[in-house]
Amino acid sequence: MKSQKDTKEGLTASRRSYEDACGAAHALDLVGERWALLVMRELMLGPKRFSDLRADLPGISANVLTQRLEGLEAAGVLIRRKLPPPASVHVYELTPWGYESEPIFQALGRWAARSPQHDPSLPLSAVSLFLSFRTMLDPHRTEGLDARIGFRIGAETVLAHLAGSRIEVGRAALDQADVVFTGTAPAIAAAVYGGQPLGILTAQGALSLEGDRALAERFVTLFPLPPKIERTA
Amino acid sequence: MKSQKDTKEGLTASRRSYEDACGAAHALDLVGERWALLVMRELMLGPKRFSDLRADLPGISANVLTQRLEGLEAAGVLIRRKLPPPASVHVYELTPWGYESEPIFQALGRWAARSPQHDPSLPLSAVSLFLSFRTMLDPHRTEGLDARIGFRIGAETVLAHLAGSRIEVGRAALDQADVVFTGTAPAIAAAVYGGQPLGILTAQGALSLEGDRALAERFVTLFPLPPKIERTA
DNA sequence: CGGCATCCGGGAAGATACTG
DNA sequence: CAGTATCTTCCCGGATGCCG
Repeated sequence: MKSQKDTKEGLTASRRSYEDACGAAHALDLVGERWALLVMRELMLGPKRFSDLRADLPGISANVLTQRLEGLEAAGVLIRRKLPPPASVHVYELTPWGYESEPIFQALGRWAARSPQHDPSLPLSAVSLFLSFRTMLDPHRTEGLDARIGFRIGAETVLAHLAGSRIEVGRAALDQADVVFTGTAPAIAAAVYGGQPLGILTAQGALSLEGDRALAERFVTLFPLPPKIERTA
Repeated sequence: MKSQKDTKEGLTASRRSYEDACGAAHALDLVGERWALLVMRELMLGPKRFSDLRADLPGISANVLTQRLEGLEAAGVLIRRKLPPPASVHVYELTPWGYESEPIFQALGRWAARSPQHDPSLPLSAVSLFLSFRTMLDPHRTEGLDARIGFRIGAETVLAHLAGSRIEVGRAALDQADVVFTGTAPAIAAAVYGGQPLGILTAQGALSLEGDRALAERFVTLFPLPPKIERTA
């Protein structure tokens, strides 16, 4: 039985499957293993390198990350690609279908936000923060708003464009930003979700502003959290 | 260290966590273990007994089911309850918050439906079938429709009420049904999603109709599948 | 240095048998 | 019927080491 390595011809036939025609069950066959969805989450704003993924997913080990990347590539969720010269490094990038998985993260996040056990003081990656903006924006609160909010988190710059009760978020230069937040992802999250006053030194590190401060003050009110569930005694 | 069983005071503190403030990550801490989401799926149409869950989740073993039920109860997703006499049996029932997880299944199912590897010929539970109706209904195809479709799958009877481009699905008596499908869940799925003609004996078993046959013919056209992704060579 | 293979310990999942 | 006990198998996570 199983005389040789059965991971031979890329078939991955040995992987445990639920053997269930239900779409959700098949999704779990594809991305239900530990870390798989979080790897995808980290790629939702664009390609990343192996070491970036490791850095942004504290706790994942190199061999598990390798396995997940292989599995997700075999599933058609992402591709491994070599950037053209002069960069010439390998990056992992979601396929168009991989990008279509965002509603999964939104549904999971919206649901878990009501959990009484949710601890917002844990570490938070930059990608998580920006995806949460797409998820939690309250369209009713953006009346007549057309603004560009920039974010600088470490070496990464991201622009959020609010217009017509919608928000677009993506990596971009910050030239056109009306206001720019600079700080760590947890510090920005504390301002948006924790009601932490702007420009205060928090335990999550400093948060600084350049530009239209009134716009920043309004921005942090656009993402209301759902009420926690009451204890089911 | 760990002198005694550390699963003592219901804390379950030993469970692996992603230690991530992201809502989706916390959701995976709660329901990311193998089988957890499928157990929840099976309860989405109402409470079930332990042995019903085992029967509807072929492949799960008794001890894993026990662990998941304990974990989900500790998380506040479901409760274990004793039906009043004369039934006096234990059932597991989602909490109101547990029922709110349905968008997760819809997002997972919609996304995985486009997977090239999805095999619709696998076994399918009755609950999966009815949840798929809620997920896949095309509101544009229900113009001027107000109809009650009944389903009899084994001992279970379920009524789907189509009205105003919406569908409600739940366990109910079939007295008011305009048409009733009787058969196995895979047989009904073959008619709705596989384009299998009605009233034909298929490999999935017989499917029989009572009532408004024309309505049944229309019903099976209301749930279009999304196009499969093209191979990313 | 980035990416991946290998080895190992611990723990979760799976199968089977057994008990109240 | 509703689980528990036990055993085996496999996955996860950490460390090390190879190789471009």
